[in-house]
Parts: sequence; C-alpha cells; structure tokens
Amino acid sequence: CQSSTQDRQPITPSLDSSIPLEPGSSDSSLSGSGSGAGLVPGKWVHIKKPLNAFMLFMKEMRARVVAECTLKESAAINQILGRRWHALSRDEQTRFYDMARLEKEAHQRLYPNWSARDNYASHSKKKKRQQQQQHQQRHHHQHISMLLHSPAECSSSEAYRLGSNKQSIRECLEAGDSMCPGEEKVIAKADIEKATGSTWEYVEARGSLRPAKIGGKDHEFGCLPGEPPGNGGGNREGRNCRAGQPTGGSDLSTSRPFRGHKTLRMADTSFSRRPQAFPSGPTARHPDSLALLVNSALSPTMNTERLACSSPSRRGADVSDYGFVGRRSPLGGETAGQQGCCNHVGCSRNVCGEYPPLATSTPFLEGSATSSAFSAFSSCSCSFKAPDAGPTNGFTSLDSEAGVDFACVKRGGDEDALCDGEGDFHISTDQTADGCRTSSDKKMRFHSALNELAAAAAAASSHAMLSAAAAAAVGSGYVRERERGTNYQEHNCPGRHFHVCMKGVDSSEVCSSEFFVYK
DNA sequence: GGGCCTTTGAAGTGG
DNA sequence: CCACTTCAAAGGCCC
Repeated sequence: CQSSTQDRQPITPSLDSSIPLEPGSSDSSLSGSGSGAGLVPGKWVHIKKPLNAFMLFMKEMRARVVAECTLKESAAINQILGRRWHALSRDEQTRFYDMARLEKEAHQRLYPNWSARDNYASHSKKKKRQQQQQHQQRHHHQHISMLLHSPAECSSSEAYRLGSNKQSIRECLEAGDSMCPGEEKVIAKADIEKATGSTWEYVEARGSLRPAKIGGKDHEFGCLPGEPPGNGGGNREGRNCRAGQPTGGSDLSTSRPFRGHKTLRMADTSFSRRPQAFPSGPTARHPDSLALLVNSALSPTMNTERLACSSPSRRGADVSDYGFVGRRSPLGGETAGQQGCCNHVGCSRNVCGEYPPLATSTPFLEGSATSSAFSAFSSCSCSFKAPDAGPTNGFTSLDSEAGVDFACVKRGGDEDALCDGEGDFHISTDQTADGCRTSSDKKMRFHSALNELAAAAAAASSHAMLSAAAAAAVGSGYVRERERGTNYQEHNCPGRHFHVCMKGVDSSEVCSSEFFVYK
C-alpha cells in the first residue's frame, strides 16, 4: 500500500494482512471503519477494491516468477502470470476464486457501505481531460454540422472559403472537390450522401472519422481542424498496433490538415482498411513478380508485405516509431540500417525490445563459453531462461553432452517467447552428435542456411527456381515445409508455405520465420 | 512525480 | 442488456 497524500490512506484488507476482518475489531486507524463510503470524520480514506482471484494469484506467484525469470518489470511478469493462470487447472483456480470470495466477504463486513463506485475517479485529471476532449469533439461536430446546414456562402464560412467562387456549401459539395481548391473539408457523411445521392465513406482513424487523401493509402489521413500538426498520418489506432495495417507508408506525422484534396471518397469495394496480403481467388497473382513473402527480418529487401512482422519498438515511443530490422547476426541479433516495418500483430511497446546486434559471432569456446554467452546476450534485450528442472537437467535433449543449457528469452515477452530464431542455447565442452562443436555452431549453420535460402530466393526469377531453392533449403534439414495451416487457407492462393526452424526443435516454440512461395 | 505498461476479474457506466 | 471502462497489484520506464 502506498499513501499518495497525507489525507488519503489506501487500505487493502487482505486475508493474510494484519487488518482485522471481523466487524467490531477494525483497524484503529479507521475510526469510522464500517461506516463505509470511504469516509472517516475529517479524513478521506481511500478504500481499495478487494483483490480478485487473479490478483491474489499474482500476489502469491510474483516473487517466484521474478526469481525464476530474472525479470523485474511488472508488465512482463504479468504476461507470464497471465499465461500461468490459464495453465492452471480448474481445481487450482478454484482455490484462488475461493480466496477472492472470502476476501470480498471480509471487505464487505469491514466496509458495508463501500462501493467500487467510490473509487471511480470521475473527478480525476485523467477523467477531466477525457471529458474535455469529448466535449471538444462534440462541439467540433456541432460546429461542422452548423456550417454545413448554414445558408452562408462558402466564402464567408470558416470551413469553406472559395475565393471568388460564391457558392453554398451544399453546392460546393455537389460540385465536387475541384470546385473547392485549397480548402479543408470535414463534413458529415450523411449530408454528403444526401447531397450527392451516392455512398461515401470516411477513413476512420484515431478514434474519429478523418479526411483521407484521394488515392491515398488507408493509413494516410489528415488532421482534424484545430488539431496540432502531428495528429495526421501514422497507422496507429488505439494503444497497440493493428494487425494487417500496411507497412510504414508515407510519413504524414508532420502533415497539416489536408488541403487541396478531396476529403471523402466514394465507397469502393476494392478499398479495404485492411488490405489483404494476397489477392484472393485461385488464379490470382501477387503484384510482386518475385511472389515470395518472407516474414521477419530474414530478407527485408524481398518482402512486399510481411505476414507477421514485429519490429522492435522503442519503449515509450509513438507506435510508428519502431526500430530497425536488418539482417540477423549469426546469433540472431538484428543489425540496424533497414527501416522498420509495421509493428502490428499485437506488438506493443512493452513487449518489443530493442535488438542491438549481438556481441559476437564467434562460436563459444570451452572455458570462456559461459562468460561470452552472458556477455553476448546481456547486450540485447534478452534474458536467460533457466532450465526448467534445474541446471543439471538442461542436457537431456542433448544426452551425454556436458555443459550448460540456456534459452534466450525476449525481455518483456512471456517465458516461452524465445528470441527470434533462437532455440536452446547450449554451451558444450564436447562436440555434439552432428559435428557441431557447440550449439552456437548449430545456430551459425542454421542462419547460414536461412541466408542462403534468402539469397537464392532473391536471385530466383521464376517459381521453378524458387521452389528449387526452397527445396534445397528444406533438404538441408534446417528448413521444413509447413503444413497447410491457417495462413495458407487465409490467403486462399496456391503455393507452398514454409516454416523455417532449427532442426529437431518444436516449431511452435522456436520457429518465427515463415515464407510463402507463391505460384 | 504522474502516468503508462500488462494481466484477469469484478463492478460501474452509458447507450 | 450489452459493450465498454475502471480499478485492484507490481515496479521499471518515460516525459
């Protein structure tokens, strides 16, 4: 519990706390305890909500996860805890639901008149700000509506100034964009539809309907009147990136309200806010002649659209301010230099870390292996995943090998979110069965195979060549064809979907790179 | 120093 | 009634 101010005393009754839970034996600091509503004579007491089952679970498990995962950030810990909560059996969860029920009952006995409503900060700064924004938005729409229905001439209105063209707003609308050069238009959909007898649509972005540049991409939108520059453009919607948004695109982040453009466009079935990665239909061809889509940073120059790209994103930055994606170092790091792609697919600021290139591409040697490994991986946003069953049990998959087994885990990701392209990391003192001295040797071979495939694919001018390159890669044992999965069916186009992963490793855990060979 | 991030569940709010 | 929002915990991070 933290006291934010002197006159606010957060109190959280807990089953394991020292706060008495029985009526009549309330905490001495609560002179009015039981009177509820958070009111104590002369003092405002903030009575916190009772913890729910998951919160109790978090409270109990947090320390353990922190110790196991060497993580401190609660956001990351909570992701892990969320997964563990779902992994619990119904019986195990029931224990926490029961605790939560008892907690709630105790809370109710202590504060019979308390309501969660009391804690709703309807007067908080945040709420005030939101209410103010909503008010401004309502006012803005009313203003636009008023202008639209005003008999005033365009030249005299705030929204439309047509220079020497003295027309009504409605006439202006009916005449089309060419009649209103250099002017800003934000108008009600229903009105323009009524005026033109056609169906129009706005581009929805950032929680409001915004003007869109004619012929522009879906994420290219402008500012609303009165908004400061910087509110246009980008592909942000809500807190997180949206799946399926087009990549980067033109930077309109400094754009002005769109002037000189048509702000509404005819509804068009070819228009989609989420353009498909592939055209549909059995004979459809992707516009890119190479017809190879590679996910991730494997070959950033080849892909025209990424299936599941998740670029690193600088923490706290705007969502459009994502990191670089470059070719991987042999150990899976990414080198800067290539402009980042979209960071959709649930990629959020916290989950994405920065991926500086790893420190070394040299296979680890005996003796120095451990320190080198830590040095290498501590330089990136990865942390080590401890072997599940203790340090000596990390070698079971490698049988008689002696050494230390690690996994590189995305910092901020959940415990199973291994770093891209990374599998278990084994520092061995003996040669492995396949002749690799260490598992970093394996990784080098793995990434080498990927690079060869990428280079071959980039050079391929035909599907046949591409298939041959892919087949060769598959034959290498480091790339394998993926079963027809959801992606394949989604795109509904003929081709082969490959999944790149390390040999002998569970693809669902480790494989992050996918590519699609399109006929 | 305030607010965000991140999780689930309970409860409040608003249309 | 349903969808959406807020708040419980935690601590690092960002402005």
